Amino acid sequence: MDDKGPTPFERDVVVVLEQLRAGDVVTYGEVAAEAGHPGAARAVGSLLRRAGGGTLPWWRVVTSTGRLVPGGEREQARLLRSEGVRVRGGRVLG
DNA sequence: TATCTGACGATAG
DNA sequence: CCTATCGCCAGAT
Repeated sequence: MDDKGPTPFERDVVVVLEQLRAGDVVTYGEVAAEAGHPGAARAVGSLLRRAGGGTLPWWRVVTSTGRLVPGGEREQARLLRSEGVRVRGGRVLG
């Protein structure tokens, strides 16, 4: 019973994601930097994979090239479009 | 403590 | 536009 719950890293990332509003789209690298962990883009992805599908707006996070989540492109595209974001070919049009 | 893994990112071909 | 590689970070075993 020594579980400390969310790790410091997770807390920092969650804070950033909670600030995102409908229609907003950010990259993994941006989230990492904003959370105070520059260069940890990959760690952000791992985190969203583990605890993103719960209460976090994982669909508003894409790769640096606008690529959607591998394997969840359909779902992510559907959610983004519902927020007014234009998606094309598994990519976010910006 | 060591090693492996992966919703990434930048660069080269 | 594509795939292949290397580098980086945090988590898991």
